[in-house]
Formats: sequence, C-alpha cells, structure tokens
Amino acid sequence: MVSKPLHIKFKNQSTFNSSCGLCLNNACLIKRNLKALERSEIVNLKSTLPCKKGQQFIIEGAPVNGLFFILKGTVKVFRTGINGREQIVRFAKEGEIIGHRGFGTEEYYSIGAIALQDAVLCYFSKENLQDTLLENPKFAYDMMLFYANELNRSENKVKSISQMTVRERVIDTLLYIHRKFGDLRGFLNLPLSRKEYADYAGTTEEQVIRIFSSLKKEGLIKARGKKIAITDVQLLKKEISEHHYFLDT
DNA sequence: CCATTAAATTCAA
DNA sequence: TTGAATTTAATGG
Repeated sequence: MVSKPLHIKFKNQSTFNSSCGLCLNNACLIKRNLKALERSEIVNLKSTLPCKKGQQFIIEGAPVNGLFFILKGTVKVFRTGINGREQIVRFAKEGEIIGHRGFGTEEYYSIGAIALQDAVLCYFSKENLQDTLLENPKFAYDMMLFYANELNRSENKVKSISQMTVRERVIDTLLYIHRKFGDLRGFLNLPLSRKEYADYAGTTEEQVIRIFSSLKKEGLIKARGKKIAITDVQLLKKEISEHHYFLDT
C-alpha cells in the first residue's frame, strides 16, 4: 500500500509536504529518529491522508490495521460509555500518536478519534511498524518511553476523576488545555464546546456552563463563545493544588 | 433532564 | 462582507 501525495493543499493556507525528510515536526517520533531509520522502508511505506474537521478516522470496534501520527491539526480521542456517554480520553496535537493502544495484541480499537480541525495524518501499517521496531532498538526504545508516559497519564486521570469534585475537574480541564495548547491573544488556543469540556471532565454540559458562569463572576476566567480566557492561572492552580502534581502533559 | 431565549458560528450570495 | 439559517450557550424550572 504505497500512496503518497507529496503535497497536500490545505484550505487556501500553507502547503504541507508529507515526506518525512522535509517535515518540520520535531515532536514526531519518526522525525526524531530519522537518522536511525534511514535504512528502513518505513518512511516510504507510510501514507498521508487529509482529514476534514469533524471527520472520524478511527471508529471504536474497528479492526486495527496500523496507527496514526498527527502531522497537522488537533484531534479528540474518546471512548463511548454504556449509556452512550462520551468520555474524552485526551486531546492530541501535532506529532502525537493515535491508535497505539490497539497496536500490540489488541485486534480492535477501543477508542474513537475525530479531527477537531482540518488535519493531516500520517498512517503506518502495523506490519511496517512491527518490522521497523524489530530492527531498530533506538526507535523501539523511544516508542517504549511514549507508552510509559501514556500509562502514567492515564493512571493520573483515573485518580482525578475519582477523587476530585466536579468544579475541580472542570478547572483541571481548563488548566490541561492551557498548558498543552497555550493561549493565543489571551484565549485558549483550542476552541472546544462546553460539551467537550464536560466529556473530558466527566460531567455534563450544564454543569460546565454553570461552573464557567461562577468562574466568570469570580473573575478567574472570561468567555466569549467558545473562546475561553484564563485570567488568573495561579488562583486556578491553587484551587486544585492539593490533588495535583502536574505530571501530565 | 427539558424548554426557552440569547448569543455565536456557519454558509452562501 | 453581510445577514439569514443553524448551532451552541446560558438559565430557570
């Protein structure tokens, strides 16, 4: 399966070159190991696919055939609960790996993934990746570090969901978005609906709206539609400090 | 949870 | 670029 459009036109904006050698994304594991991988076929066997905003590119329960790296854009990764409620597992940005949990022995994806903005994904087949990992210890080691990190993160999340109050979880979510995506002209650099905040924090849309309202009254945040500004990061951190060690990214 | 109104976003002319 | 149509936010029951 060799398909590689070299250039992908992107909504009247820039053009992205999908060849790893020219890629600017230094957060990417492949890119970082490019020297070690130069003898491998991996880079030639990848495919690059554009993905429109709102498009789901991993479906829960579908067979695992490979995994994705985000070249451009942001993505939400979620799992559907028993009553159809969505639990957002994480928000992922450029350079991150999606679908890795299904990689080892799992046959089917346990998560779904949707592009939050127009995105470009690099896709590597399972076989390709397996061959490369077997041949390349440095690359395999980096992958292992990545998995270890993910496990740590996921354990922290269990703790926060089970031990924090709703208000604390919402604040925690705001801080997570803030430190992962930063802000742009004072507003969080990732527009999310209240529903999405709720699905990450493990609560309901109404709760999020009401907590946002109190936070606004207290002067801790400002909101204009989907654009949220954190006016006092320190005070917010203080409110959840007893639970949190800020280990996750 | 649902209904209502206000506000914001999208879309196409 | 505008405003009409659609979606999302906010509040109160």
